[in-house]
Amino acid sequence: MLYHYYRGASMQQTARKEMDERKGGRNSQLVFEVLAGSDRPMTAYQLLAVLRGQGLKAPLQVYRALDQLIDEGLVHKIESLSAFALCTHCEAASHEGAAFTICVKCGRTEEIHDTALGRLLGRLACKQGFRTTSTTVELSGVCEACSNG
Amino acid sequence: MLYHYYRGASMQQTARKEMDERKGGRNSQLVFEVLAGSDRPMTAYQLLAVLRGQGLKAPLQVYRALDQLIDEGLVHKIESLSAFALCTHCEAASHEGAAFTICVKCGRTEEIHDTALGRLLGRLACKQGFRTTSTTVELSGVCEACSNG
DNA sequence: AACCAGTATGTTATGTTATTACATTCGTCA
DNA sequence: TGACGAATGTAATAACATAACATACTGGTT
Repeated sequence: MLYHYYRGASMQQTARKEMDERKGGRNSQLVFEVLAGSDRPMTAYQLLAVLRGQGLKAPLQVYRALDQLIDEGLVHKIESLSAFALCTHCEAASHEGAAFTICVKCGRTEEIHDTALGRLLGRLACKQGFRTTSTTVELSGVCEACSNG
Repeated sequence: MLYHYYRGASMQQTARKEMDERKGGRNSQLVFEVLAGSDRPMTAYQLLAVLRGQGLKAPLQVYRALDQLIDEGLVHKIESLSAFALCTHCEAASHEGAAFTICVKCGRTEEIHDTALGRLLGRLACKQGFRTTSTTVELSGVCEACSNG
């Protein structure tokens, strides 16, 4: 089931630029390209299904590639979907303040970057002496297009 | 593997009060009690392992109980752990503005409730015409106790 | 009581997501 | 060359979640 692969060919320019210049492994490149050609997040197994054509055979190859891309800040995991999406704010120094809207109708996500959010979460953590290393902010609901349609 | 069951017997009073008065099914009661006796979130299968002693046999029994408790607002799912924790802010009218800190060392979580956070997320969603139905805010890092220890 | 419809629960099987463990290859540097 | 560590390949399995169907309990109606 490839779902909606290639339906949204628009490329996230910032991540694309990063990727052209990077020297990651072949599998990371492949995973990146597939995510870039998708208009919504994909699960590791959806990626694998597509990439069997390019010789990939096992989930671990995909998970390792995703780990690398996440480490490099090129990909985000959407926890509530167990799925992965390109980062659309790669120019940002950090990913603090990153958030996602997730439409339960169409499955599309949008990444938001808001410095006030980053600061607020930082303050809240600080209040209880917590040292944050990563944040997950996900809003489930209905996107504008699906509300109107 | 029961992990840390019963190590933290302190009960979240607000949720406890709600539970004493509710008329849910037996399985929901059991799941609630086990979560109440745990000092950290538990996965569905950890709950099942404990509850086999009370006659539960299948994951679905636990998942259904959890779904009910979540619907009632007594339990939260921690997405990034695939685990479940009692709500410690049951008195709050809504769960907008709820957030969790998750210590990667000790596995404990703390629930935070902050109205400014709820408002900010509402504004961010609004900006892109998104109608939010539920929010997930999770901070991974190191808690104060583990930082000092 | 007998019946029915609707809801909740039990049980088996299966689907989906993620990792462990170990083998192999590849690059680098003495 | 050979020794080392890092990256990659492969198989097996663990961990998380749901589908599909059976059974039992509920309250209302005749």
